[in-house]
Amino acid sequence: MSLVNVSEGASLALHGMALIARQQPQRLSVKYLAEKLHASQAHLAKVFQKLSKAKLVKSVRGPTGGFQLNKPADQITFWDIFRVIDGDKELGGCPFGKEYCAFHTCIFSKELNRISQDIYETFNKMKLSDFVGS
Amino acid sequence: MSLVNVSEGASLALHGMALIARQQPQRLSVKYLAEKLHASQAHLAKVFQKLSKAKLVKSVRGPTGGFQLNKPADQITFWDIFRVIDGDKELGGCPFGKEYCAFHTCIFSKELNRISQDIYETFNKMKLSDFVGS
DNA sequence: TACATTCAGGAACTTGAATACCGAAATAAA
DNA sequence: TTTATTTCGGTATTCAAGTTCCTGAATGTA
Repeated sequence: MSLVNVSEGASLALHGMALIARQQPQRLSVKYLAEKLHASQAHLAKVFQKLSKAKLVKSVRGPTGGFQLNKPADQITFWDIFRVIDGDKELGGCPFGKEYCAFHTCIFSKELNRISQDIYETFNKMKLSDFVGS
Repeated sequence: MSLVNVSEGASLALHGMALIARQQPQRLSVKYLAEKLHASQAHLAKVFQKLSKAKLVKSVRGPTGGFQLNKPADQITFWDIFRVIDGDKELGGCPFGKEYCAFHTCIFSKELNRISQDIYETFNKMKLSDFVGS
């Protein structure tokens, strides 16, 4: 796994959303997306339920149904998607979420928080519209 | 949790090693370290077993026993310790460890791998001797 | 209307990493 | 030699993410 904390679910969300963005304005079904991504249909369905509740996508039931973007692709960032699935991450404070520390001045937070900030800014800069041609 | 992937075990290893470095040349017991770090004695013991096998520390049994550094503190980096505990991380390639991808040119690896490289370099730059005064 | 397709969502199961437990072995000190 | 202390290492447990299963609800098509 990577040094950056991105869950399987978040990966599915990001890739799935990018596929939908690429096919706009057509909507895509979970079944199609799962095949395309070589992923579990059940898991992908759960992920898109969350994205739907977060209003990032709109769901349409029945034949010819599926999911479509709820906003223009250039108004949805990597971070918007990521936070819906792996949403409990903290940027500042103790990198390990501890109350007590044996050190007076934290030996890790300075560098780790710099990197966390970098990750946030990078994710926040990447828009779905950037992936349309990929 | 932080955006950077550091397990509880790796955190214990890093903090424990820093404490030992600070007390050199005295060796410290798991019991003492666990109290100092408000951590599980059992887990800390496991972590130090691994560090011991990796020759980063030397173990001494019996009363007055404990763990001590096996090399000078300025020759042990954050990365040396980290990789022993969370050692299966990959820097290049697919950030999600996938074989197949629905995109011709990976939409994520460029930025994520840049950040992973940054994390590696940062960890590799931090030496135990840097924490002695903390 | 009847039917096939698709999303919604609860619940149970699986799996692997992380964490905890416990008896054994080593050793310093009394 | 006995006792207390400490690491060693196998095993067991816990926990959360991922997965599967199932029933229900919406909706286009014949």
